Amino acid sequence: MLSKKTKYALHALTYLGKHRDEKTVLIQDIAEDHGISHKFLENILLELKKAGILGSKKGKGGGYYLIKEPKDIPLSKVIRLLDGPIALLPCVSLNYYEPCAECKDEATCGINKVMIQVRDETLKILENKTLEDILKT
Amino acid sequence: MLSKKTKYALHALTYLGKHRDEKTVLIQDIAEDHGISHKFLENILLELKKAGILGSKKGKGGGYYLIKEPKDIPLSKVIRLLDGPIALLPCVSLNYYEPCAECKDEATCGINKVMIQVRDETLKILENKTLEDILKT
DNA sequence: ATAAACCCTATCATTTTTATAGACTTTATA
DNA sequence: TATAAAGTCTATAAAAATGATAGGGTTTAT
Repeated sequence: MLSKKTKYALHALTYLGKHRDEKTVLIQDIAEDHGISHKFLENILLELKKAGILGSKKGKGGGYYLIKEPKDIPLSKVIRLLDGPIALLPCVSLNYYEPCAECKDEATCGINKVMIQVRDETLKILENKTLEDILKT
Repeated sequence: MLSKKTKYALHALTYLGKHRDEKTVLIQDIAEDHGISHKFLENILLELKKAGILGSKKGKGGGYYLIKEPKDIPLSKVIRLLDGPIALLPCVSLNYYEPCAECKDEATCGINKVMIQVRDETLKILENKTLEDILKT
């Protein structure tokens, strides 16, 4: 399951996607619209900004806005950013690799082999579904 | 990522699959082979038993054994049992459905729609990969 | 009778996630 | 140029989930 962080991020991105005609959107507006804590959402939007997905404008009249096309924001990117690895095991993660303590030899581990396949097929899904898919339904 | 519980379960199932010639296998042997806590593993094997995946024999000379064919033990079953939902959001879970608090209307929520698609495609993968795939590599 | 081995429930420790707090900086505008 | 609005940043606290341990109970081969 996705963490609330990622879930909130998706709601925020959706909201921003639906308000692309406006220059900026307030954290407060998104938070209120979904009943999310303003301060919690603040941290999330900041992370999305640092990742190059959102832009922001400070000061009075400021706010957040999408800096990328919805079609260029795949679910995989959002999930990795806020939840970490997409792989089911650390020993098959592309971005967060770590060996598994209970595995004696990765090279001959059947679990490892199968999980690599699962990872690749899962990535195909999550890289192809984008914010655009969420917006167009 | 999978919890350690699920990861250990997969290792235990793999071990049991490799020792199908023996009548029973001791918890202790599996635990030692992978450096897992005996007691923790005990709980896991018990759950696998209650789920109808393993059988056991009590008393001296007892132990655990696979009660199903490896090809009939899909990853989806093991993951659901020990980790819970495969869906990324509670509002699209087939087995553990719950509404999402921050979603005003599921029927018109684009996130919901896309996550249903992700769930279905993910299930296709996890229902088709079985213990057999792990054993044969 | 005894020892081996699984069965069951409760509890504790650790880690991760979720949420909050508050001071700081930037900027529009009256 | 003072003020209020709005994002930035770091720290910490609260809650939940996960991982691990403990110990007594029951079954069974010998």
